Amino acid sequence: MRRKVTLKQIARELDVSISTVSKALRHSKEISEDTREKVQAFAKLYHYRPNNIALSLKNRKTKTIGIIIPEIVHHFFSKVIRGIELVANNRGYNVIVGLSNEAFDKEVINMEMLANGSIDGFILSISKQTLLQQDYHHFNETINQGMPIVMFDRVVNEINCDKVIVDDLNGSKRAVEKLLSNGCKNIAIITTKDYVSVGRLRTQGYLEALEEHKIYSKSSLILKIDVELDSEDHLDDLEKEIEQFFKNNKNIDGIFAVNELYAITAMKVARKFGNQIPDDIQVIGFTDGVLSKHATPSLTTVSQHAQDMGEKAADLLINRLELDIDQEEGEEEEEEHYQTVIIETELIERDSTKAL
Amino acid sequence: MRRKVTLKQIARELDVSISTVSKALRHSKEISEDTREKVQAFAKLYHYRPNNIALSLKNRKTKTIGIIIPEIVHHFFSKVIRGIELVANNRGYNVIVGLSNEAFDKEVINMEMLANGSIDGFILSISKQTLLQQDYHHFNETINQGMPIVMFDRVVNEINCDKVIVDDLNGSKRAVEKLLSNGCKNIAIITTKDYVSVGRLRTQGYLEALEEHKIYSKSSLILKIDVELDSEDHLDDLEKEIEQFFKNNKNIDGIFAVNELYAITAMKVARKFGNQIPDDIQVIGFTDGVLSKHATPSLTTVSQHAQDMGEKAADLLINRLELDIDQEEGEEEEEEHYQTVIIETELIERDSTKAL
DNA sequence: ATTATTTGCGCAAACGTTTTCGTGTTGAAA
DNA sequence: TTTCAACACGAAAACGTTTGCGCAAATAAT
Repeated sequence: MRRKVTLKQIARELDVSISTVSKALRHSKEISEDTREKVQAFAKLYHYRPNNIALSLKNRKTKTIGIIIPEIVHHFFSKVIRGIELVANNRGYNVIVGLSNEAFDKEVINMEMLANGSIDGFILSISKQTLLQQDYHHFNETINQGMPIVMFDRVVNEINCDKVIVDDLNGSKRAVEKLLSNGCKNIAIITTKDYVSVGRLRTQGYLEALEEHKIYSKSSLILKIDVELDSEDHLDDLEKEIEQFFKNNKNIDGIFAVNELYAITAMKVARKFGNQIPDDIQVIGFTDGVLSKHATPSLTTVSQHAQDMGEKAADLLINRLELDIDQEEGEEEEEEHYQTVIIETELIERDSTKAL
Repeated sequence: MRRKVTLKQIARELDVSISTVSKALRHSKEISEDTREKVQAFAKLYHYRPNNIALSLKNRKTKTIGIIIPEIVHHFFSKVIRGIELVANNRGYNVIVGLSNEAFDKEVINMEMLANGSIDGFILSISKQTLLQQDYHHFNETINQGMPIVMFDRVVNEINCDKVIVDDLNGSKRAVEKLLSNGCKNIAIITTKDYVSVGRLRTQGYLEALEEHKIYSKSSLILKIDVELDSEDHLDDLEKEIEQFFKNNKNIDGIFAVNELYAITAMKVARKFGNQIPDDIQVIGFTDGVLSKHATPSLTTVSQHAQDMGEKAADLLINRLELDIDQEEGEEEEEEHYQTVIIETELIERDSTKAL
């Protein structure tokens, strides 16, 4: 086992100085062609590669992006990561992943662990608990220390940073409009409580669609699920809640669900109550995951283009990182301007809605 | 924006030396209580945190684990990552993720990028292309440089390292035995080509189960899918191939599929041919993903305990890393002994098989 | 032959830590 | 008073790089 070779070792071996080796390897024309070739040959032979950590320390940047997400076993988030990793890699960055498990504390700990030099910037999506507590000090502190953050999907206005969001409102609106134009008269929505920003926006899209079609929304047709029931462990409870919802609303002929799980479960319950999909009830979900594609019937859904989101977020972050370099001397930061990129959604029509 | 404060800055501010500050913060009793308190107060006030990069350089370890997987948008792999992240975090490590996209080159590049000091060890699952080419030099080189590797799921005997694998053979065997004891007479298998080690093993389990029950396996009942068709983009081709398979084998009454996608698609095709599941055909899959749970009918499947695999892999790696520390001076590595941990599978019975 | 210029290389600082060793000051023991 | 240990702190090296600068030798110009 020969350990990684360093400049110092090459220098000693070839009886030159460390700086000479370094310069020779970086093709400095300060070094004679003779020594240059000798050094390069030796380096190649022993597979010399500069030590990243030493470089990071010297350059005061790590070429690494920190990702903090609430959950990784989730089609949406893993697709976002894939997008991030794709552009990060292409632009010479690595990606380090922290999971908050939807918990405030783990989010904070994870960020603190990474913010001490391990990474150059964050891409993150806020945990539900953080959204609930509305405690965002850790984000602000990170930003104040000069470490840029890009938030995606679950964002919050209070924080000043670049953001990438999905057009939740219009995506939902068009989904509901689709149900309307498909002839639905009693459209229900299964959504989350309002403190989940995306849930709130999707509910709003639902309401706006109805309003523009001069339809009074009925609160009985709006089911707001507690996030506690989201996890795979509480499938039964979720199902029961939706069953009760169906019992209370016998005349539902269209359902808009703000995520895949709600949609799939709703279809299941609807069938249990003897409804045919899409004949009796049409269903549209949100998030284009595996479930939607492979469900029976396959689910019409609002695709979020998760991978695009990841790619965009990574581009935003890296652009800012490399921009910071150029104007490093500028000291007085000339009023940084943050942007919010909106990723358009797309309605993917499948078999849970009628083909007209 | 106040940048991160360093020991040097605290030292200058308090008019003491850097070493004094460092010692004071680490509660060295070499420093007077007076100075200690002064320094600590100042440090707390300015949120001093030691710079990870500097520490990494000094300690020659990064407390970071590199994960290289073929794909992240995949229930199995994301669950493994979750397991790794869980124990890594608990033991004070971070995880950095690289994606090979099943390609040899990206696997190599990713590993080289990380092996130069960024991480202390690898946890990885080999890409299909690498398995096909059987070129494992990059693994051996990494190991030779003293960087430990733990492989999971897709492993290969040629490499000397710790491994975590699923009991593919017995898992499959029991699945097929279940079909047999449920009365199936003509059990088909939908599997991958043999160079995918897990596919080969699962096929072998299928064959052994039949053999032990004195049933002759028929090659016509074995469908080996080309991995090219695995991606979501080739769903149609996959479906067509399975359709053809059904046409050639009208009497199938049981199907064992080596992954979720194959199983789901088989169920779809079976239904298309007018079969009832589980009455006419019973189906068992492999991998307990979201699809299995939410399919209609829900799919009986062999669970791999992916998260356990991740946890175990992380424990193996970190144990080795921290063991290396203790015997660092031992220089002569006393014949390292690598272990292969086998994670037992579990048959999760759902509605695609008959309940006896 | 003397001066000026180029060439080739090494020194040292810097990034932010930790830690060993040395040293000046104090108080107590001789 | 002298001697010595305890105390409180600083200097410096080390981890592996890059890079500006200085300096000697070799070459060129005068």
